[in-house]
Amino acid sequence: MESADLKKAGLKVTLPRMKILGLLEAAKLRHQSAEDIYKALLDAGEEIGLATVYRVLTQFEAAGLVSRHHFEGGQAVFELNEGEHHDHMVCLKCGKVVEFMDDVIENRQKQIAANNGFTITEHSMILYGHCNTPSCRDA
Amino acid sequence: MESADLKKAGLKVTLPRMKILGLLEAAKLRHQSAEDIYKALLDAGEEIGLATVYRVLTQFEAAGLVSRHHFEGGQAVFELNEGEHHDHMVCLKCGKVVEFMDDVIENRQKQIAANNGFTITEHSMILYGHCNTPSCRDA
DNA sequence: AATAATAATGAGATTCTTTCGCATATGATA
DNA sequence: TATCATATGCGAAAGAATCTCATTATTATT
Repeated sequence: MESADLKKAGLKVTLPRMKILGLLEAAKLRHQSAEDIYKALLDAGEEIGLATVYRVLTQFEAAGLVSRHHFEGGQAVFELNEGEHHDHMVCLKCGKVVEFMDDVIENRQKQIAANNGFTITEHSMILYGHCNTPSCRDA
Repeated sequence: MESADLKKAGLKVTLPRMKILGLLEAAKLRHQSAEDIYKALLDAGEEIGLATVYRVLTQFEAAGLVSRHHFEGGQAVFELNEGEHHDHMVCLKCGKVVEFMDDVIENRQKQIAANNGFTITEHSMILYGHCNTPSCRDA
């Protein structure tokens, strides 16, 4: 992703925006909080303010570049939008996140909504539990 | 619900707990924030502290008496646990909440989790959109 | 390339929700 | 009803996210 993507999104190409976008792409963690991103940039020697990180992420979200999720535990996490929509499964022990998508569920959701006189524009589906690695399974 | 339910839950029967439980039962709104409950009690002439409302709701949740949901927009909402598990559909225009439960989805979730080496202990599924009342549909 | 106009940034203050700490009050038990 | 553990209420505090506003950077214009 590059400056063209920002322009396309109607956003001025600024240093902070490029830095954040770059970090989201390079990220080892796909799901990071605004504070994670802020700290990672500071650690990388970049100069940036936390308010800017929040502002930029909100703009990116509005522009469809990133998604924001509210997993359990305070902070929202953000992920770069690549590929198609998906839902999440979170291990409450180790924090591992698995992404998945299931057409049966997606269709069923639309159907149920229609049956109840609703039109769905978005949804949040998060499964919580533990993954079956020995340390998480037995803890 | 009555004092016996509190005892059963291992909670001392106190005035604040009874008041909150009573209000949750009588509630016109099934999904209320801690602040809603606090204000409703104050309006009813009851004497109670906001911290107590939060504390009691958290205890009720731990005891399985209520469920806490994080719909869009700051505050968590609480609902009395009656009947079985269900998910929610929220109208972003008027705030209407519809509860639903679908075995196909529930089973599919378990199946998907298993396929990914996860054991699910809980999940959050919230569909957002708008209901088809004229004012919400056209707004 | 220099400048003007516009929008974005950073730092700190602020809001909002929720939790904490502690002195006092209440409920269960003997 | 005296005792003791627990719960309450208040204000303080924490945590997340937003806002304000002076400063700076970016884009559009010469």
